[in-house]
Amino acid sequence: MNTSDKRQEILNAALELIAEQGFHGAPIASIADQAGVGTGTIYRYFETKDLLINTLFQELHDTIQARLMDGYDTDRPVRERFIRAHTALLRFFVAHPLQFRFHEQYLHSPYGVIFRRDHIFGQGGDEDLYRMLLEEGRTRQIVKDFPLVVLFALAFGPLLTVARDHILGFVNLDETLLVQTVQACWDGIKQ
Amino acid sequence: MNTSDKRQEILNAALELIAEQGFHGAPIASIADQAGVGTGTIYRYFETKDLLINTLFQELHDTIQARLMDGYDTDRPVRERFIRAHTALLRFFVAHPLQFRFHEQYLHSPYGVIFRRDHIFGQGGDEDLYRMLLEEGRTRQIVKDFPLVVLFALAFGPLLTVARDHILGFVNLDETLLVQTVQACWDGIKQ
Amino acid sequence: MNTSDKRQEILNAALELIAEQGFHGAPIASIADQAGVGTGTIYRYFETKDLLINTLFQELHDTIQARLMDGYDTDRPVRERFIRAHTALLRFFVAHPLQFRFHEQYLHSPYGVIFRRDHIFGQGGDEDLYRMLLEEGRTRQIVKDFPLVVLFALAFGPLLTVARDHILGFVNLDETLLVQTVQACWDGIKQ
Amino acid sequence: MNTSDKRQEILNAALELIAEQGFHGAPIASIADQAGVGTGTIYRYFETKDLLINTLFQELHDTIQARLMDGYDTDRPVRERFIRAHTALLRFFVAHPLQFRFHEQYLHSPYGVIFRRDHIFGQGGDEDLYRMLLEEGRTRQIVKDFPLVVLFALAFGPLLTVARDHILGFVNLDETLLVQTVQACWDGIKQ
DNA sequence: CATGAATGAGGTTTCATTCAT
DNA sequence: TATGAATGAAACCTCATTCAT
Repeated sequence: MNTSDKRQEILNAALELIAEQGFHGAPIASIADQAGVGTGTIYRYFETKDLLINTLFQELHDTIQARLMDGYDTDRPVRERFIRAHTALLRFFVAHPLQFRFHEQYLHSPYGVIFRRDHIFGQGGDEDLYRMLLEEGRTRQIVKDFPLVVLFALAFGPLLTVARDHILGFVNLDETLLVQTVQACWDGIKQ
Repeated sequence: MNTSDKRQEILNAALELIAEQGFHGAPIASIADQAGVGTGTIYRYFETKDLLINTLFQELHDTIQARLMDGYDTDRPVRERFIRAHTALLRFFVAHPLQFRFHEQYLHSPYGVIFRRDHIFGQGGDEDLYRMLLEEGRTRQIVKDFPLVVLFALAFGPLLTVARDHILGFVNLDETLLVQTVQACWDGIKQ
Repeated sequence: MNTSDKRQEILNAALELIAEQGFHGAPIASIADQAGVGTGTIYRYFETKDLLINTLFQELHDTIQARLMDGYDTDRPVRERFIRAHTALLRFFVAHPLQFRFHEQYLHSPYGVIFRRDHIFGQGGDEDLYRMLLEEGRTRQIVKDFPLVVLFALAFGPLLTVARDHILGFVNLDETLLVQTVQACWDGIKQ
Repeated sequence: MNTSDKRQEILNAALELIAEQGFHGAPIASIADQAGVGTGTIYRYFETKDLLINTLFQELHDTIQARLMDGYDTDRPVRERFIRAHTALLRFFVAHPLQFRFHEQYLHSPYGVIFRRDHIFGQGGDEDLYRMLLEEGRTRQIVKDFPLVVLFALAFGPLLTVARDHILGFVNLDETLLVQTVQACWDGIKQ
């Protein structure tokens, strides 16, 4: 196992444990066990446990952003772009339950508040596909004339909630229902 | 301070600390300090810390349910009842930021998974206003023909997300915007 | 329940709990519950928990001594007196398992060391039937010419061990076996 | 100090504290101090405090058993074998007062009840020298025709009591007296 | 006299982090 | 570079004792 593999094993182990057992169920010793490395080794890759967790989230966030950009085409209508991105996002979460569970717990913990604050008030800018999309839609009077933060809430709130309930086994989100759900998200924000 | 006051002080202290600092920021010693009681006293009212937290959530949940039932009138149209309940709920959270922050963290932690599972698969029954409302709307073809769990997600996802962002100061939810947001939630579920 | 009853209830409760669960299983709160009194009440009868336990032992010891003196007749031969007292003692323990279990735990704990030291080096004197009996037997060359402490050990060691094993259900000490056991104790000390 | 040393230091510290002050006088913090290690270190070697104490007893028990087997020769007469083993055992306790005090407290606490139950009703088998010895003696009608448990009581009761009184300084067990005491134990069980 | 709510010191155990190897 | 034994602060919880009622 080379250096880069080890780093990835550690991140995977943390992801799995936090996803399945929450932050309380993921002490460094367990992460090390799960990753197949010594506890001390983790500190060669991450200065503190907090930094490990923040890195894990950041990389997951970047992965998702990249996934959304894939095939994104500014020439298509706003609605089509939204549906396409949102469908991809929901499919990603359905296909990656551990990533979703971690993402959820992180965002709703005090860690997440800091992340969101930085994200919303940071320059953020063009790197955020949804921001562009929704601002454009609002300008063109295709989506509601609400503050961006509210549009985000209307778009993501249902999506993340449905993803969670599917992953927890509370509902079975087959292809049909998945598409209908995304459509319903659009219904919430459209003019 | 009489017995009942002390119990309430402890619940309030736990609520405040967890809301503001997360579960990690609320050790028993801090809760006791904040409540102005000895650590041992907490255990006279709650067998374990887990039980304290679960009780706190349960009582909050009951309070909210009661609030929603207030003025509920089954003779009014489904849409009107939904708007009224959802407005009351959003107003409650906006007016009670600590309660909201606690509620959120609880629901997205492993505690919450258990609560939700019991709630969804338990008989639940009449005590749940939204369940009745949405089932009736679905039967009358006023709301979408989706599984109940998905309808819940469409209704609550945006609401809770907006509430959170308002409380964190990411958006200012004035009366107008609040009403518009509730309306948008309806847009998501309506046929 | 009058004052004297209450005191006795407390002693009984302590006896039962310590006998069945050891010192660790007998917090003041449990003793109070078992006795049907308030925790504070215990401190009206006994200054400290240690004093309660020491009193309990002392009263048990006195009861046993009195029991042994009953029918004791210095005119009978040493052997007969020994057999009679030892039989009575073993019967007492067999009939009072809680008393025995408490007695045993007390004597083998640090409490017991102090009691024994006081007892052996104290004036003790005439009040102790066995002391008189064994000293007389030794003088008359009926029992072995050993220090008194060793004679005590030879006489009581087997008796208490057998009583314990009977009470724990490791052997069934019927009347025949009981008498034979006492005889065997005599075999150990006789000249 | 290597790993194995540290484990032994912890066991020694627990032995000493419990022997001298009883179970109440041996909190983990004191054991750690006495052993010269951090409190957390103890938990690297023993999962719980109970396990530490049980291990301590078990290792002591094994040591004693091994000691008794040393030089044991089934070709010698029963009486000679008994005297030899019992003398070795008494010498061991006299020479190891801490071990004895711990052994005694353990056996007479609720821990000991469990140990004895397992020991008596377990297969026990050949590993137990005394069991073989006494059963053989009983078959050959050299020792009394009593249940094994009673024979054990007659053999060990006096021995352990004498050892205790010697260690507490209530009697001085010199070589002569020691041998005489063992002889008296035999008198108790012999036909 | 009797009570039991309140207390906080002290118990066991966990865990993020360090450091000698 | 990698390790994991060692650490002690801090977590949760218990319990002997006090004291206002």
